[in-house]
Amino acid sequence: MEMISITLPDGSVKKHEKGSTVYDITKDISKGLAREAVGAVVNEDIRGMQEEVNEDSTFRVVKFEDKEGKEIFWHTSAHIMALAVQNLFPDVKFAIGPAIDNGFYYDFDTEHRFTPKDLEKIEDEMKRIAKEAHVLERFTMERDEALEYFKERDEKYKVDLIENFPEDEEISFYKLGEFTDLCAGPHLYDTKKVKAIKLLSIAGAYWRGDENNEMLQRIYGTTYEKKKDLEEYLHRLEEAEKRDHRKLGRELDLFSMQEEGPGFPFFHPKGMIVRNELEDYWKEEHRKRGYDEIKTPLILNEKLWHESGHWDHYKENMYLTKIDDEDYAIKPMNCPGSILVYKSKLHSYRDLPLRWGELGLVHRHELSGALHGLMRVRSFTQDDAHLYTLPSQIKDELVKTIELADDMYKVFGFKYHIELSTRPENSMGSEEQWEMATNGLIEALEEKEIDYIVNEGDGAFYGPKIDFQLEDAIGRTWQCGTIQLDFQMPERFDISYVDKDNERKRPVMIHRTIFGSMERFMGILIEHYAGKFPVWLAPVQATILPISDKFNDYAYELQKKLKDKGIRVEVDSRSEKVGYKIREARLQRVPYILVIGEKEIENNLVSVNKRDHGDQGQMKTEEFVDMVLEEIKNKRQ
RNA sequence: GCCCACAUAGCUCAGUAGGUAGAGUACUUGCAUGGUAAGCAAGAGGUCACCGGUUCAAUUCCGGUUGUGGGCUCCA
Repeated sequence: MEMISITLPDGSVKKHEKGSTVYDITKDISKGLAREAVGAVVNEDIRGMQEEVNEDSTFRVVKFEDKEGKEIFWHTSAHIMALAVQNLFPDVKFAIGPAIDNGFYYDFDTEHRFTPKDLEKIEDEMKRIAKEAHVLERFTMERDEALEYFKERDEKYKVDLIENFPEDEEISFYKLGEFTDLCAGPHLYDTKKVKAIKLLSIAGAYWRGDENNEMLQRIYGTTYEKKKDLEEYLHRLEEAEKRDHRKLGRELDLFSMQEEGPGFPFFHPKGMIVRNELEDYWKEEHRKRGYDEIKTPLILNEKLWHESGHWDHYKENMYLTKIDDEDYAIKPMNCPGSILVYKSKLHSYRDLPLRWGELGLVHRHELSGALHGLMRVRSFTQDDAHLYTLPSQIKDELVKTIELADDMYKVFGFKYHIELSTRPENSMGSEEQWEMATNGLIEALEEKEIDYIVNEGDGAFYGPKIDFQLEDAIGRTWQCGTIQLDFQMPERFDISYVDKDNERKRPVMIHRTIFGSMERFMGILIEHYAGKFPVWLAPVQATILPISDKFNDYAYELQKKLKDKGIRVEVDSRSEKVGYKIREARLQRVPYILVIGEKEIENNLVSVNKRDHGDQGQMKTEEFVDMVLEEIKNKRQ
């Protein structure tokens, strides 16, 4: 192992493995010194003044602002937390403690149950440690030696980790005060840069993420170089909470969850307006692109689910029932229903591709702990469609579907990323079929020149898939659209078309959704807009506020007039001052507020107050109508 | 399902060292009739999630159930 020495301003020499990253080497040319500070890959000795140091020759400076810099910073923070926990709770055993998107966590195993009070104590201890500016020391051991080291200390998780490392690898350690951890690094040079510390929550987590393993206690936290940055981050979290779809769903009276139906959402009148607008848009867009629509039953005979493979692969998630002593199941997916429609008659190759959409209500028994507002429910409507294609049409249809998804997301201004999921362990079909299907998806993605992440083993049991991941208010991503290529169902159900040569052949099936589910999509949409729906989706598009009771009659006349034009209008005729009513309408995120009094009535005017823009002055009623209708037509905002 | 926490008025929350509860807001009524983010007053509203236990007495303490929140696992 080649070591590099860095001579620090005080003359002390620090050794690093060649190519390893140390956090922050900055050159202070004014003092003629190179000193070790924030994050660098070291490739040659640095001593005193090293002005010629640059990207290729010696080191790369990594700053907190860089992704890599944050990782290093938070990784060291995790070690600081571990040391603090060790100081306060000496019996603790350590699992793993990585950096994550907005901070870090460490998994601990201890009899003691951490409480929020403990978090404060740990936080204080961390601050103390950080201030002491401990230097992190890296060293290595042979595998056997390392195993012995952790066995002696009864650190079974570390032992487990090392045992799963490749045989001949040398094991690296980082020592921070009294805490020595198995760790690949890199780390900060010392702890003094960690100035702002906040521990956020305690959670359970399985060792190695496997539910058959023991449950550890995980502490999440985040740290920054400056107090101000931490405060900003916490402020952002608070702001995000304000747009939580569960909170807005209640405040805007869109939907509710009831104890009587955990995971089964109730849609209120206003929520139904949004939902129906979305569905209308969906239907229109699909009609344009050559889709037809079908509707299949919610409850179907159990035999069907045996045939489809759901019984073997999905039974735990299915709700079962009995009719006339026969076993039935409530559908968890729409595909078997669609296939029965396909099978109801003979198809010619000339008919393909068939594109059948179905807004299909499915029920799935999700684990109680997994439920989350509208994002994860037990009954939801998929904006499903099944395409029956000739093998030669697959790629073209996949490309068209990707385009459809992209076009529709654009209307809402969504950013998304795509993930490709490959064959899972418990799945049907031959290796060859899976390879063909997976390659089909990859080809389509490559044709569109789209970047994607690969999730090995995450596909559906009948085929690989690409997923469209959309973000919620706090950056959690949710799978919405999905495109799944399926060679299995057609075979299982023995569906066919009659080809040119009069032979019966097997079509290929594409399962796909764009919104994913109406429920989840609405949840994301509420957070995306923070409740401020664009006019075409807004449950109430305008509220009429008469200045005094005297003008109520006129207000209702005006409401009727606007309603007849197709605008969703409410009248706030309560005996309150304008200011009060404006406030209410603002809180409801109504796009347009129309104030009317004597002046407006006399001249057929409305005083328009626009959401986020305030008082717009007066305009002719007809002018207002045209403006709103135009905005509805254009959808995009 | 697992770990931890929580559950009081429609909503947001206070409270009771064990003696059946309170604010703000929303709601109803009355006064006020108003010009761009909260007028004034009164009234109504609660088996303190549910089931057990301890106790003379439980919303409060203990156990369980259900639900919710944050994670883990799983997923549209």
